[in-house]
Amino acid sequence: MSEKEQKIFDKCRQVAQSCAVFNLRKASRALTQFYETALRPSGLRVTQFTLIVAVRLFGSTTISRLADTMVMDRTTLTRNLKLMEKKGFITTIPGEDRRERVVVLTEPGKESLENALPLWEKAQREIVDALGHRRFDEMLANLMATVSLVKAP
Amino acid sequence: MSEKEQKIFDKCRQVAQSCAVFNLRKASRALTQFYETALRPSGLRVTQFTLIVAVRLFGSTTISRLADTMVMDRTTLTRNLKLMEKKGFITTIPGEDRRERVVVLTEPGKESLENALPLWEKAQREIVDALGHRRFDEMLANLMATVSLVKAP
DNA sequence: AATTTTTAAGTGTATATACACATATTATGA
DNA sequence: TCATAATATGTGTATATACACTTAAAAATT
Repeated sequence: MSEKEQKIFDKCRQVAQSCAVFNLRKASRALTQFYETALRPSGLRVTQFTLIVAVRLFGSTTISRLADTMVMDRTTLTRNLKLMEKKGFITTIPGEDRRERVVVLTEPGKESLENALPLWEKAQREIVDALGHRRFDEMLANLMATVSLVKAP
Repeated sequence: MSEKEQKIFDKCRQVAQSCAVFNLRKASRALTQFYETALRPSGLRVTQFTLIVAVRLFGSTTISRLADTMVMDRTTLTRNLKLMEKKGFITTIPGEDRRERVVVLTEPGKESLENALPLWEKAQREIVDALGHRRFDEMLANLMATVSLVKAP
């Protein structure tokens, strides 16, 4: 290997070992699969579960506000909600401001949430126990810091 | 709110505040956008960049092995590679074992990697500096622990 | 050697994600 | 008030992701 090629190879090692987005995405894939499996009996996907939770917490809210909360592109949210509407978990109604659409949980949506919560708790407990509470809280804090850091500007 | 509804509401708060997959996916979305923007001039998407890095490190390798390394579903990798082949970054050739396909970097692929590396370095430095080295390393370790934890079984 | 099992990869389908652009409605300013 | 700017949302397109199922080839078993 030439000196230049060696340099590039070393940089690649650095990427694999320390790249934030590489490791974060990898962990995201792994953990998503774990929670997807856990939530499957409820009929909710991870994304749908978290969206329902968010709507339950904030109450009926507009798409843009929900997207901002989820740190999700607005158009991504539109597509996700469309699917959830088709499945009957939510509906959207026009707001007072006629440009807005307000997201509302349906009864089936609330029921699915109720079914999913114990499944989530079990999965969550497994992860927390395996990682250790201290480590888990540490990671959570770091993830939140990362989000606000990138979201800030 | 009934007592039961209050209980569900409290659980939802718990999910928002502490759910591993919720916070991990949120951070993943945020950080992905940051790195996508940084890498854009190179013509590589984040996924493509990390895949090229992996192939550069491991040398030509099969799809299954690469998928395992990336903690990525094999069929996901197939689709990602198809795209990268169309764009000319890689090719695949049959292995000695005729069931296997071996992934090989092309010259344009290597060039794109070379262009992307300084862009990655800049983005990475920004994140590490903003989070602080100690915090960053801590997060990295925790992410890796999470991956091996979920991957183990 | 022939049959069965295992392994490597691809396809059909569904969901998740976001950028560029278009449309409709509200707010602002001349 | 009317024209313009700002805001909220939707659509077209491209990429990322994985499950269920299929196909082809190698390995194991009888």
